[in-house]
Amino acid sequence: MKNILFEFISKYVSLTEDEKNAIVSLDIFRSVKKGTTLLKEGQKSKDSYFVLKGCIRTYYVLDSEEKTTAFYTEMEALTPLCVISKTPSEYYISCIEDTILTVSNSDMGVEINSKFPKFETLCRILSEELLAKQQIDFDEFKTSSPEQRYLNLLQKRPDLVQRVPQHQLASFLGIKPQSLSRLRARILEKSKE
Amino acid sequence: MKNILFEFISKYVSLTEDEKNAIVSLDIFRSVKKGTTLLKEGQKSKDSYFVLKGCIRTYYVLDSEEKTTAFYTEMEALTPLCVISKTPSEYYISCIEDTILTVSNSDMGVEINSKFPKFETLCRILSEELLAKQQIDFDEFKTSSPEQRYLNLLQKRPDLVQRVPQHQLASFLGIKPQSLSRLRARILEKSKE
DNA sequence: TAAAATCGTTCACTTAAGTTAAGAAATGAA
DNA sequence: TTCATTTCTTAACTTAAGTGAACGATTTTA
Repeated sequence: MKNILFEFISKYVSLTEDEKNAIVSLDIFRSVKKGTTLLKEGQKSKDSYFVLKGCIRTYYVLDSEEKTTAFYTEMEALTPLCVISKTPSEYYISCIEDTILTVSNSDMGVEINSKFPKFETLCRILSEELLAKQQIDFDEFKTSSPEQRYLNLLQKRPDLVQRVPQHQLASFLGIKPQSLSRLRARILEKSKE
Repeated sequence: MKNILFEFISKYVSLTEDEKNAIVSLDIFRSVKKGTTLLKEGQKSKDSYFVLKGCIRTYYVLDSEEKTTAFYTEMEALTPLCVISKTPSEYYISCIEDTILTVSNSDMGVEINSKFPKFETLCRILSEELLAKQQIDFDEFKTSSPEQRYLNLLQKRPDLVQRVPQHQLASFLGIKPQSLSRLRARILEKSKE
């Protein structure tokens, strides 16, 4: 389980044994049951997450309706908006599968950064990469229809379509569950011709 | 014109006269005519922009159709995706008004960072702020209808609705120009009742 | 300045998403 | 295991966006 994390980090910076031990001693690994809510609307938090195994999702509740905005699976990091903006969260974060993740407090970040400047580099690279990825996702979302978005998702994250409840997937695609059902039937019909 | 830039920077870090002079000596100020294209699809570039006066937009050309994804006006910074990813650009950037901006090369960034570590801090803060802003924009886009998006834009950036051509605004909202016209007529009709 | 191109709006028609409702299937809890 | 709840799908109907075309207004440019 630790190895998954170190394997991920090694893609960006190389760590010494000392540094690895320092991370392990922080005791950041958590095992969380399906359905657990990690963050609620209105709460303040300084915790960032990194998913080692499983799946978590972020969602707003607007007009007592859930609006799913993102899913995070293996090897994906999530720093909630409220951690950056230092304001109460406007959305929820919860586990849709039994999940193993690391929880790192932003205070902890400061401490470890002073000991190992390498982590600052790691964080900068990750944040730049995330910004780029998010911009691409946004552009793709804007420039395509719900059907195109679904087909795109099938290409890029086929696992999500399997492991995530349909109504959450629909919301993520910006449509209602009924529309997703219909849309899928339509695609199936087309492929038969 | 320099003052606009320094006023902006002073919100995040305070600069000495030496540091200000260092920036001025970089000769980064540019005056650009309406219609000028700053970056084309397929081009490589290391240039980031900061708008002092005027308006620039980013857009893709898909199926020979322009898809506008963003507008940048006074006091807004834009680092193109291709600068981060170091790949040819997939979109265009052009001026929709006569514009005064700063152009800063990412190599220049390295040079100035080594002389004035303060700039690294400035960049980190700006990039974090941008990430948060972009996430909020994305979430709002996903969770609302074209009509809600338009009304939201009227609230948040009323200047855009005035200064930007309608067909570019429509594309930015994720719809066709005809739909924007209709949607506006619909809103006007409702407000009469 | 005149001709050409672009732009914004309106209209009629088509297509797809929202809504409401109902029933089957899967899931969870007692 | 059974009962209750949630989830997924289908259907009929409503609403809104896409499409193609037309027309006047504005802007460009030759």
